[in-house]
Amino acid sequence: MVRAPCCEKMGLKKGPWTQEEDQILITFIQKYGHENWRALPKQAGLLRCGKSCRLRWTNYLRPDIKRGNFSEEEEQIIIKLHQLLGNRWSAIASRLPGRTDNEIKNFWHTHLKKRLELKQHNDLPSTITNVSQILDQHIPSNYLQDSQNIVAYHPTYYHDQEDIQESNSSSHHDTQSNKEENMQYSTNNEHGDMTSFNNDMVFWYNVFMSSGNNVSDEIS
DNA sequence: AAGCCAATCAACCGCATGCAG
DNA sequence: GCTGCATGCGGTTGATTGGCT
Repeated sequence: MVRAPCCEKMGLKKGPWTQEEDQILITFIQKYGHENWRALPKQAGLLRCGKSCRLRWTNYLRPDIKRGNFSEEEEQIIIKLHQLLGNRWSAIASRLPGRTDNEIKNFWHTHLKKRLELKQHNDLPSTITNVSQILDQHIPSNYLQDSQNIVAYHPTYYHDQEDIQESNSSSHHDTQSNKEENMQYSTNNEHGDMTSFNNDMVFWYNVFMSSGNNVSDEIS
């Protein structure tokens, strides 16, 4: 397959966005939405490629972006989810409302990774370092056969019995990507309400904290 | 005040995946 | 089933900033 050239070398701007470009992008998306990123810059009159516009919007301009420092709770969630999911930043970001995958990735590499490495260096064997240990303690073992079932245990995953039945008969659980989809569905509340977000936060927070092993102690 | 260096983070690149034709 | 386009994702880069000498 021949890849479409990114940011066709002809005359498209690269590098930092100006305030004016930001304003054009915001105004356009507010007015027309972003159904087609590739066509958007042309329609909006921006000399950028669609990819660049999408990135700028999702990582910086979106109105629901939460700027500023990560709270201790957020740090702990990131650490534990990283243990569970690895470098799947978008999956981690979907559990942290207002945070982007890019932001979390940067935060991981600049703060948490170092701290954890340092901690590992001086590791105490008595501490729980594997999230599966924590989950084992607090979630029935039959839920832990794979990550999909962890989601099934999640309080906001199924809204009612109908959902459960539908899910049981669904072939959607066959592939890893579908599992990921389901995990995202469980907590990605972009179109949901803050109560669900809070439930998500409370769920993970409780799992982690009820382990009796304060991560902040581990990594500080 | 100037230069150097490390940390930070916005942005880019290229691969993977989904989907329509 | 195959092809090609659009988008998502994770790794990486490079400009900027702040601290130190």
